[in-house]
Formats: sequence, C-alpha cells, structure tokens
Amino acid sequence: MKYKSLAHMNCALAQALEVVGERWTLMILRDAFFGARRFSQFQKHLGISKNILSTRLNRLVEDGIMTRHPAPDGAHQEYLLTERGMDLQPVMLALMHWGEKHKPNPNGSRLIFVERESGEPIQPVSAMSRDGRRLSGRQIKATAGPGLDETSRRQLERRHPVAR
Amino acid sequence: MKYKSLAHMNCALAQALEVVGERWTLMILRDAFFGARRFSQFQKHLGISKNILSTRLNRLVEDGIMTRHPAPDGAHQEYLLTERGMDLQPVMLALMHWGEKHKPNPNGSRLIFVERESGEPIQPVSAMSRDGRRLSGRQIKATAGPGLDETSRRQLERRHPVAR
DNA sequence: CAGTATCCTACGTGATACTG
DNA sequence: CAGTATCACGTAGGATACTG
Repeated sequence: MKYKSLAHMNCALAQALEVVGERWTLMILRDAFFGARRFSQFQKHLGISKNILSTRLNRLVEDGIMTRHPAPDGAHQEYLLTERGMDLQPVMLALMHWGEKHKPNPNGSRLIFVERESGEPIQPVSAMSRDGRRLSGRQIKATAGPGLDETSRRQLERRHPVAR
Repeated sequence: MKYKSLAHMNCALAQALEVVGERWTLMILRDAFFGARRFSQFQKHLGISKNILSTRLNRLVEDGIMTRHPAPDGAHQEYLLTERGMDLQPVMLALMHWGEKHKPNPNGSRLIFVERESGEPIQPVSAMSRDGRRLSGRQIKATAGPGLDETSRRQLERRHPVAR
C-alpha cells in the first residue's frame, strides 16, 4: 500500500504535515533559521546522509520553502528560506518551547530566542486573544469556517471541543 | 540500519519530534483537541487503521501526552489530553495557521479558533516581544543558553542566524 | 565540496481477521 | 465497540562509492 496522502483531507494541519511532516525536514529548517546555507553545513551539523539531505532539500525547494541559487562568491550553491519558509518559524518555536519545557536539559535551556535588535528574550509562543492575553489550551475553541465541509462541521458541533 | 534516534541530540526540537514527529500523531492530537475521546471517534474521523491508531495512542500515553482510563459510564475507555498534551496546542495552531495561509481552501478558512468564553477569534500564533509586539522571523535570533554544548555554541556564533 | 547513484534495512503504514 | 494479531508493502532513512 502506498502511504495515504493527507493532501486530500481538507484540513490545514494535514496540508502542513504534507510539507513538514517528515522527521528530518524540521531539523533542516531549524538549521536554516540558524544561518546554515550550504549543503555541507547542513550535513555536518545534522549528521544526516547526503542522499537524504539532498532529497529533503529538493523537496523543500519544490514546495517553495527554500530557494537554491549560486552563492555570491559563485563557488557553491546556497539554500535560503523563502517567506513561506520563514512563516514556519512559529512552528519551530512552538516545538522547541515544548521540548525545553518537557524534555529539558539538566543544565538549563539550550537556546534562548531574543529579539535581534534589543537582545531581549521573546515570549514563549502561545495562543493570544485579540487584546493580548495569553490563552491556555482550554480557553480556546475551534469553530467551523466557510471552507469546512459538512461532515466535519457536524462532528465539530456534536462534540465539545477541548473540554475536560 | 535502525533509524537514528534524535533523542541524544541535545536539541529541544529533536526531543519534541521524537514525540510528535510521526505523520499521524499530530492528526490524532488535533482530534483530541476537538473533543474526540474514544477509539472509534479517532478511527472513523481519521480513516486510520486500527492497529496504527492503537500503537500511536499507546505511545502517546507512554509519553504522557494522553491518559487512558474508563469513561464515566464505565462502558468504554477514554483518551484524554494531559497538561503536557495541552501544551502542544501552540504547535498545532502554528501548523494550522501555516496550512490555512499557504495551502488554503478556495472557499475560505476551514477552522476559526476563538476564545471559548467570548467567541472572539484569537490571533494567529506568532513570536512576540515581551511588550507584546508581533515579531517576524527575521527579527528573532537564537542565542546560546546554559544547556547548549560547546560545538553547537561555536556554530551558532560563527554564523549569522537568520539574516538574509 | 556538492552532490548523484546504488543498494539495503526497518519502520511506519495498511488491510483484514480475530477476540472479548 | 475496542482493540490485538497477522501479514504485507513502500518509503524514509542509512552507508558508501562515485562524479565533476
């Protein structure tokens, strides 16, 4: 059997996972956020096989997450994040924050994200109300939007999203 | 060859991906956030094989993301999110927001997340400065914390995290 | 250095039958 | 209904050799 593609699933999460759902992909993006650009940088730092890295990078380029083009010095290629790729940063921040909290290093947090200009630490990623209050998971509810299909809409209404 | 475990990788992202890095896991959590509790609810809604669902749920319970116990009516088992699991909601929100933005449904957004009490839509998940300004990817920099090892620390300093 | 090409393994996935 | 047990399969992942 082929893997079921999640792509048909009229679900934003499924769509996103089609792009970043593989184990190494987010790790590669992580490195890209941290300034890696060259094939060898990704490869050494991640300890990933070259063929895997190659296919992952190619797929990221296909998906519009990264672009590949010659470096200024002309000697090699560079992989750079597109805006579409930069938009994945909240995902990475959310995952890292979870990891720091629930799988901590005994010596303390490994990375601290700061505002580039001021150097001041940023807030952990969280849901926020319009007026800027941090919201916990249970304070949030999903409601049907115009793009939701009838079956999902019914399911959503029948249950009590995230109570308990 | 066994898959390389990412667990040894002194990286919060890797640790998080060890837990939610598989394709179906976040989809299951999605359903849990939306109120699914019973095996059959997950199964029908996701269209996933029972054996896969079973192993995924078991692993989530092992990892402390969900708990399993008899339902109030005593007739069946329930899977409920723990706090540790609820803490993954920002990850899901971030992914869904990305999916809605970059892989939209032509009819409009599928789900709209609102504050439970007021019904008012929440903000899209984003990095935020201490004083509540939304920050774009390029405005953020990662710096070494006490838990970071020497090699990663050097790499981080040598590069220019997320410029360009 | 930056990949591509081979070849291999095992894990994630899948269909389905079976059990209490 | 809520799973467990089989059995099968493809793909992600892996080691390594090769090319420009």
